[in-house]
Amino acid sequence: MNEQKKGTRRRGEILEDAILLAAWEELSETGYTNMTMESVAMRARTNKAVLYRRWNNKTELVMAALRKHLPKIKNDIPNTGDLRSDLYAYLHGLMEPLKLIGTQTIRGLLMEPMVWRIIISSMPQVIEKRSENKLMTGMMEILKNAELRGEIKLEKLTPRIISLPWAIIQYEVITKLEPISDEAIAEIVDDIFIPLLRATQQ
Amino acid sequence: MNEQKKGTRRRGEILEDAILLAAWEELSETGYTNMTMESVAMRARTNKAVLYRRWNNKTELVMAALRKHLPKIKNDIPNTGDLRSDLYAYLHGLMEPLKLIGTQTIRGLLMEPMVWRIIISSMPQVIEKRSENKLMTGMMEILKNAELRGEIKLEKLTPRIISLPWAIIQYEVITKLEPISDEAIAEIVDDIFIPLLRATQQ
Amino acid sequence: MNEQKKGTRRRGEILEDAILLAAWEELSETGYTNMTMESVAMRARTNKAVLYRRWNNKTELVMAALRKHLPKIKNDIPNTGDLRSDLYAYLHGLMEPLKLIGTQTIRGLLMEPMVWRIIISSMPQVIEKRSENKLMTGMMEILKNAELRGEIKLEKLTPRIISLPWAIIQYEVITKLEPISDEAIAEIVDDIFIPLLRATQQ
Amino acid sequence: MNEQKKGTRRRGEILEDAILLAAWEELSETGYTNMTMESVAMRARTNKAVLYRRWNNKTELVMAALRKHLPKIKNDIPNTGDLRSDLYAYLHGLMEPLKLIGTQTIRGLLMEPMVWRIIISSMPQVIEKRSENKLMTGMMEILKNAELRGEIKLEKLTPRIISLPWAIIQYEVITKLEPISDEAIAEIVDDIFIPLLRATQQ
DNA sequence: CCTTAATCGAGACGGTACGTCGTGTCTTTAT
DNA sequence: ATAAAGACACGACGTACCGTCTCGATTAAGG
Repeated sequence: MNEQKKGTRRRGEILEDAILLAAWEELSETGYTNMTMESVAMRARTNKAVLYRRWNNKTELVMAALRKHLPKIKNDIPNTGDLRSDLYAYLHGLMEPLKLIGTQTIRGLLMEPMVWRIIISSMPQVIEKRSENKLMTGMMEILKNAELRGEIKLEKLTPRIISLPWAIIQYEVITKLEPISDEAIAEIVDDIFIPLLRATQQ
Repeated sequence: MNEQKKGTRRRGEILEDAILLAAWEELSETGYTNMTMESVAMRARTNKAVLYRRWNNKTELVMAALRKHLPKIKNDIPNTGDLRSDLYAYLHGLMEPLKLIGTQTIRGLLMEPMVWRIIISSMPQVIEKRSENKLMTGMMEILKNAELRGEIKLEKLTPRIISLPWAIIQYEVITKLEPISDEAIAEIVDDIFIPLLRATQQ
Repeated sequence: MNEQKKGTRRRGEILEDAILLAAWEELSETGYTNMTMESVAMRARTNKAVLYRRWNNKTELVMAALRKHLPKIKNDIPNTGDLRSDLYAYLHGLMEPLKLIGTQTIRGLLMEPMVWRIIISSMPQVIEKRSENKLMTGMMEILKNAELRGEIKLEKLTPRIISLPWAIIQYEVITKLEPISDEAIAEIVDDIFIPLLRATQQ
Repeated sequence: MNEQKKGTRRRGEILEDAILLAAWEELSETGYTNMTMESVAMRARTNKAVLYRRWNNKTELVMAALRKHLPKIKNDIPNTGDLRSDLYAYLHGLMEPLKLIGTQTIRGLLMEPMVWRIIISSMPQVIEKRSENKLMTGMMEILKNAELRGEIKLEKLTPRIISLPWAIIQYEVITKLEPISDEAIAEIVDDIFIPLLRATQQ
């Protein structure tokens, strides 16, 4: 399919892209364990040494592939002028990538728990490599905007409350092995998070 | 340390227990990847063939070892006559096993994501092999008792709300790689779950 | 095929015979290497411990099986009143067992050189366990009879000459992996051995 | 003893030679059964995978090692101008390799009958893989030379007669497990083969 | 007829070697 | 200088077979 002129030798970014694509495909199709460095190299029509020159080990390669091909989370924080709408938009934005890659692939990836951590840690808006300070910057911004509009008082909110929507989502994705539905997001926002915010404000 | 009379050959359950103990120790000390079938066999003073007669592969052995030695969750559902006290007792009970095995071991285990799923799926009161019907029977009972006392109305509670405490706990354990503190449980109960219940009742 | 009443338990010689038969069959069908103690035990509808109670190891079992089932060499030394006839009869007698078991089985056995020695050493008339003194007693008797008749003088014959026919036969069986033909025997006797005897007598 | 610069990685023929030498040494010292792939790999300071990349199994490795290190039979056919001298020289040449490796090693090798066939089939001058046409080319040449000198008439000799010396030698080596003596060769030539040739010529 | 010692049947156990496979390193040749 | 090709070092996996041991069931033999 990917006919390559013999004699033309790929290098640099072109080669790297081919490798990451191959890794992503292997990962989606066969899962973390069955994906071998050899299989990736073959699929990319290159060899292992080339992979190891770029990434120190299998994990790093997988992380790179996921980072490149896991559909990106929208970086723009919604600001609609209404907390509820912002939350809806933000959480939908978080789920969009998972919806794009489909239930099948999610299961292929998540069945191998090795990938969880990689995926989780590659949602930079939410968790940034365990550095808890920078946690939840996306959600924070939304809440700050809401405070500016007088909807809530931020000081009353603990980190644990702020991260609640994401905790629920992560729990459900892990449990059900599929992207969560719009109704679920609606319930999380309308029946859990906002009521909790209201209760906290008093 | 475990002097064994030579000439007496262990079999059946006794041998199996020795193996599972050895596996659990290896697992705790060196982690999933470094634990080899050979090392387990040697520690149990037996040989690989005996392991493979009982479990088809490393994963199955690890699962068995975890199931046996992961400290068990208390099966008795607290019933103190007060919802808040019940929740405290129940959630503390959930955390107790993790506290017993210690942060070091938790990290050893959880750093190897292969083990996550096994651990998570071996907390039977909470998640029973993804069969969502039986989900949260422990929490359910507590809430039913509270309803009988007139503290809450159960009908207003969705499954998602009922599983909320566990979702938070799981999220935090995964994120922080240690058993969560008593203060955290207090906050989950007093600042999140009970306020949410109250808010839901109206 | 070998229906056995359940509840009747074989022992002693009956059981032993069944085992040796099973071993012989396994040996003929699958060869020395592929024959396992387990397979023999199963075919004899018994178990390994019973085998090891009788024979110390696989080799001994095989030797016993071969000794029992390798068709026996005729023990009677021909005495026709004529050296040439005696030799014909004697050598034919040596080959008869090999002819009986057939080329196919010979190859099955001889392809596994482990069995050579066993077979060779189980032709007691000719070679008795390497004890060279007793070597060639059969041939010796024939030659002695010939001497009594005045056909030859025994004193001129060295052991090497006396064992010559058998050396040739062994060489050819090993080389060709089949019982040697009647023509071969004729040539050995008429074109080699008797001319050599004659030449030696002068 | 075999100091190897670390950092220089052996490959190809050099490595292969080291392996075959290690195999030969293991074989001579400990015999076929006790020689393990692991022990050979260790002695050659490499690992099993390298062995299995070259030879499919233990047998093939042993064959290769024997073929390489079993002292070679002299390829030059003696031509002294005298049949008897030629025969002496030729048969002595055949035995020389066996003498070189010594009785001890011969027994070590031959006690393991697996090795017989390998050894026998690696005496190419004499038996070439059972292809009977090419049989005995060495002996044939000697006899042809003798015919040219008018010592014998080749047409009267059957293949069985021509291979007689080798048959006797093989028989005795197998039986006695040691290289045969010079006296034995003398007897084979002077008391058996030449008299037989003479007898055949008339 | 009943007890007892020996053997059988069944299968687990201890030990060792085999052959495979995957990761990560290194060498050689070609571009 | 880097790509391509592939061998090498290391070490774990899972399998197979030998020979030993355990335990309960059965049977021959003796009191």
